[in-house]
Amino acid sequence: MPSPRGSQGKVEVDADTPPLNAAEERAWRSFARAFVVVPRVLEAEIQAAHGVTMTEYFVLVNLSEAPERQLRMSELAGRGAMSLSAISRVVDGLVRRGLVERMRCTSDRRGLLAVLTDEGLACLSETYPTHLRGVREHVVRHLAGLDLDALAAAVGSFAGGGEDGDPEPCAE
Amino acid sequence: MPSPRGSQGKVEVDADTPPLNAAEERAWRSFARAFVVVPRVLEAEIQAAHGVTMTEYFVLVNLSEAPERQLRMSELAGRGAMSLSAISRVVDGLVRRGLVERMRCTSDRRGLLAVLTDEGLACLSETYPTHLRGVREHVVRHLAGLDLDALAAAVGSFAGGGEDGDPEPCAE
DNA sequence: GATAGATGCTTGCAGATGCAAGTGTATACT
DNA sequence: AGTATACACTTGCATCTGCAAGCATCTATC
Repeated sequence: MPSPRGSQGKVEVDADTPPLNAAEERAWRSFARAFVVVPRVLEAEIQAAHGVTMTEYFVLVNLSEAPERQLRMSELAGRGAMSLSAISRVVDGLVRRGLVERMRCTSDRRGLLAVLTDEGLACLSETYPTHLRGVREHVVRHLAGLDLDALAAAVGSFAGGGEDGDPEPCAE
Repeated sequence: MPSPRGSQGKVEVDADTPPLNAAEERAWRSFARAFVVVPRVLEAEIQAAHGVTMTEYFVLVNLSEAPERQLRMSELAGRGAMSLSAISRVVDGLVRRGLVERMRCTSDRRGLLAVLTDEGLACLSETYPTHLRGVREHVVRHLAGLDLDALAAAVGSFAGGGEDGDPEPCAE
């Protein structure tokens, strides 16, 4: 969000944290707006087209890419930077619709595996084009001409990101 | 979010919407994660330090920059890309705490103005350094070496953005 | 000037999410 | 072994948000 200019007031600033300069301010404001708008737009599109929320789509995609099409709940939560409780309920919904099944993890019986069913994969196949189109249209298209690798490295390191990579999917 | 690879299945793709190439994929994934993580981190920081949510902060900042430190509810909603109902309730909370006052708009008596009080400005002044530090630390710092203007233009045009800008910079 | 429709905002309601507490299982320590 | 602690996940609760309905006010048309 923008920094206050305080039309009537004055604003204290840490000596070691100078305000954003004009270019930084513009960049930050554009990001701030994107943070709000992009997720909402993409969500609305796949929701309208396939009745799937962004979070559900995220779960389906990650399962489809995992070995055996299965992942631990905590692994899903970590990848999505979501809480376990949110993932738990999202998987509930997907299980109710037959897109995912829950299986106890044999190596650690505290754990549960979410397993993508054939129906889940079919659903994903229908939803993917919509999402891809949205991502291209609303995001990737606008990055033309920029150094994508430098950008990915920069944005990927926002907020301490970068430790996630592709850890062990808990091969049962 | 990532695109599915479908470890066992096949995925239909629109002829006119090619999948993301490797660099695009990396860039998109980094953005997707940032969309989730950055707002949450910044929110947690100012929430912990000042008991103010991101949305509340956004309202305070925008009011502080507006002429007369006042704005219409719909104007606030538009700038934040939020619904009127959300803004309405956020302003409720700020009014309860004495940071903002509601005033009927004299020119259109359907409308309400949210007016920043001196307490509100004081609160903003306390909160601003925390937010600034967060923005620098979690976002702006990582953009060093990139072309900020090109980046701002690109990100600012995500999801059809770009019509907002700063209609009136309101530098009174 | 009266009536119909548009507009600005608030409120009821449902869905999503995080936190904290609860349950069951694994691991460490004695 | 036996107990204590840590961990994986689920569930209750509070909060935030958007949508749709409702109310008040403005505007256009007759």
